[in-house]
Amino acid sequence: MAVHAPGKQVLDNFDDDDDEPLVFKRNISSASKQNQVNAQVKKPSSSSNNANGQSANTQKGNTNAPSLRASPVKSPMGSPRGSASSLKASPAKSLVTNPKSSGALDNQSKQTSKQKATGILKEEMNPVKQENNDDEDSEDNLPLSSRIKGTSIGGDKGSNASTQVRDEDSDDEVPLSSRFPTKSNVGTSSSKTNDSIDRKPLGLKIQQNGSIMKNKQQKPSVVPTKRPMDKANSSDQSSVKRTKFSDASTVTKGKQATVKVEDKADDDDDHVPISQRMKKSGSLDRKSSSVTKVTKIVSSSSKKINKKNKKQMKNSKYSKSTKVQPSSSDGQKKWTTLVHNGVIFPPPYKPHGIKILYKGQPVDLTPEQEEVATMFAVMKDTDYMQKRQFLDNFWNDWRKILGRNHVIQKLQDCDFTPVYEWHQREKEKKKQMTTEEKKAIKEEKLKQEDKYMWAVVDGVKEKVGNFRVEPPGLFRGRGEHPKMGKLKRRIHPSDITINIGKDAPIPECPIPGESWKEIKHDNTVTWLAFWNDPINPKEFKYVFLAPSSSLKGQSDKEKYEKARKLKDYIHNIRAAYTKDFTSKDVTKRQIAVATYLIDKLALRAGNEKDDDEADTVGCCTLKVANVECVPPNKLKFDFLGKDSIRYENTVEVEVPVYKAIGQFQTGKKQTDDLFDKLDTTKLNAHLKELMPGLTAKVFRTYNASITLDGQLYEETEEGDVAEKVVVYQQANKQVAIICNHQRTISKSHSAQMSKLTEKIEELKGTLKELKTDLDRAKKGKPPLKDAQGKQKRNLNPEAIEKKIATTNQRIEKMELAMKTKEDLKTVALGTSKINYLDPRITVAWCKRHEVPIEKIFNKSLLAKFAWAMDADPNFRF
DNA sequence: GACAGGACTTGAGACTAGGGAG
DNA sequence: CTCCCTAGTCTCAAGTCCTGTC
Repeated sequence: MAVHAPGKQVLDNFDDDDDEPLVFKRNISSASKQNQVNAQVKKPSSSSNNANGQSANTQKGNTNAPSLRASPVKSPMGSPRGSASSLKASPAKSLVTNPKSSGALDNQSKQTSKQKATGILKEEMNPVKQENNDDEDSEDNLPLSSRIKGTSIGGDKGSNASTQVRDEDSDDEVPLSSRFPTKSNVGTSSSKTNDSIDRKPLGLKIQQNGSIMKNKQQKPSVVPTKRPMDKANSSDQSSVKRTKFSDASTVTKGKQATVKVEDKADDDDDHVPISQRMKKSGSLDRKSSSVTKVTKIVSSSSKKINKKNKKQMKNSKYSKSTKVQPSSSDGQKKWTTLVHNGVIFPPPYKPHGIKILYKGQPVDLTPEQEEVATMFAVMKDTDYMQKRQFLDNFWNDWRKILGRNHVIQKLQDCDFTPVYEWHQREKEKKKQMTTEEKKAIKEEKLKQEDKYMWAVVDGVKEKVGNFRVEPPGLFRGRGEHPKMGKLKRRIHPSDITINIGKDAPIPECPIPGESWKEIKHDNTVTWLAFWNDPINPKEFKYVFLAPSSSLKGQSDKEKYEKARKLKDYIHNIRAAYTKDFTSKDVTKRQIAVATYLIDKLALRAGNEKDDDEADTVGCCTLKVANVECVPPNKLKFDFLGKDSIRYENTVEVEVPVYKAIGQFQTGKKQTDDLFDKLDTTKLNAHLKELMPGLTAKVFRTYNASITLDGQLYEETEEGDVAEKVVVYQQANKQVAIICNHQRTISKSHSAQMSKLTEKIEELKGTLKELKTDLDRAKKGKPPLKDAQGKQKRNLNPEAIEKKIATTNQRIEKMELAMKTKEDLKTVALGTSKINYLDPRITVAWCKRHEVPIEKIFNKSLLAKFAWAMDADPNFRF
């Protein structure tokens, strides 16, 4: 896409309004997780293993789902069009400045905006080298990567998926610090400013209410608070020091998972440069490696591409385009060469011969029958056992395997205890193994799996994500899933389609006598293999590369770039939907209100669901009963969202929104769709008219990241690393709350809390004693005897005072720990860190505040975010 | 434009290793 | 040295959104 000026300028007034405290709080109360809390009641401490000895997760059930079984109502179509057109027609001409900023800031801000407006990117200000594969991009249609162009391409230390093949180990030796070369702008003021308006996301306002954890009450009090202006701006940034990124030797340059392909690698041609291999193509190709025969071999590489590109070019003006192109200009082409070894299968079932009882009598079962019985037996202490649906589904499937005339006729008459107990014993045995034994087993496993763990993509060795085929088991759907308990049958090679480079040897089928279903050579996709989900045969299970791969990194980066771009459009978008709150056209009004909710509350889009899925909703699928109007202008949301996690939140909304919701509800049944003229397709089509590539989920990323960014800028103060880390965690928590990322309260939570309380009480007792002693000491008397009646040592008042001080400190520390623990008991921080927070914000913050990145990102995240490690310290989302 | 198929991201919970407290 | 807890890792379910076809 051609350079264009973002259209955020038109609406200064709106921005001002926007600054007003429309405050929303997520209220993760214990109740908000009610559905899970109940389920938690008798969680066994034991885990379960499936019949193959592979771990099988126990699933928490959600027994408390609101009984809202609306039959999905199909939404009649309506025109999604309208409101946006005027907006897109007016791309920014003037530059927005924040009226509240200082003049200096204004200038900077203008400058920045202008630079953006002329297509000069932030990245240009960063001497950061872009990863790039962008050089393949046809700039016209590539909104994200094209913006990056112009910067030194491929200048990165091998961070791109270049043909260079590197050695992982040696990379590992490279200290992290070397990845962050000291820059000349260290400690100097950065010209970079945050366009202040953009810094006012919903998220930031949300946190305005203070610590979320104070908001644990059922009824969140909505305290409108004006967000201070961007004090963080230049001053904060001006004295930035370049952090030495400590000694994170784990992080390698640019590309974590980039490893040298060793000569002695499995593939005999691994030592041959890819280019050469390609030449000798055919010969190497399916030369044999597979003794196995394959049903079909299909090649579909990048054919759709040209058509697509032409279309794209035509649409180069964003206002028209509704398409966003992936970064590589080969259109859809994701790779050129791809070599891997296929997938590994779980071991075959080993019968244990333990008999279940039927009406008190032991029953002989065939291995196949026993396997399924064992899957069931080991789930004895899970909540699934209380669920009718689970039992029925299991019985239906097991019965098919038993056969009609089997002695077992009723599930209720079966006693699986012997198998359950056997399983417990096995687990215990495993636990009792010595460290050496465990180690040996682990190594053996590693040895077997090693060849499947890696793929070579365009000459670069990359980690494969889920190379293990899922073992058979009983389906553990979440919430009230209609299919829970069904047998998830074993997957065989004949179920699996392999995708691999044309010139790569076809992976040998690991199970003798069997063969792959199909071999494809489709370089427009990133999967290495897939099979049909046995539970829902219309769906697929894919094998992808690991998150640390450059392919994943690239798309991750694009995701964040898109979200950042939203910043430039958000004001227009907000203005547009605000205007449409009162539109005469119901469809328009619904789109406006839905967009508002998605923006303000970070709701998910809400696709239609089939009857054979759990009954959960998102924005577009909200039912009338899910939203309650609370006068004068509050909305009370209560529904089950993704994973049947309950979303419960009461928020104050703009009056027109409140009224509109009331109108949408009028004349409908509780189970009817609130937005009956809307679905995700229409909503997204509309959003694309406002910004190329915009979809509902971008708002979540945007709000999450901008919240983190703002929080970190506002809240970070001088202090030690630990204090700064707390600031980060708090910011992270805000985001988790916005996104409603919950977790079940750990089993031992209350025990841990009472332990802490006990200790605090003990310390307080000590404190009391010390105070008495102090009084006495001051009067020259000896201390009283302790609880055991022993005489304490005679101390001088100063010493006692010192003791009092340390005891006080300990108490404070413990109370803080307790508070944090309580605070975070239902909040999951990880999800947002992995999926929603632009890692460059974190990296930049770490650099600015000299916090070692390892304090924030674990090894996996460091690998996943390798692409972000060069972020400029002044990076703003 | 509806629908189905397909590909990819997001998500919670189970499992596990290892570090610190007792 | 053992136990407990936590953080990290693994697993796979459940979302989103795109594309092609009719």
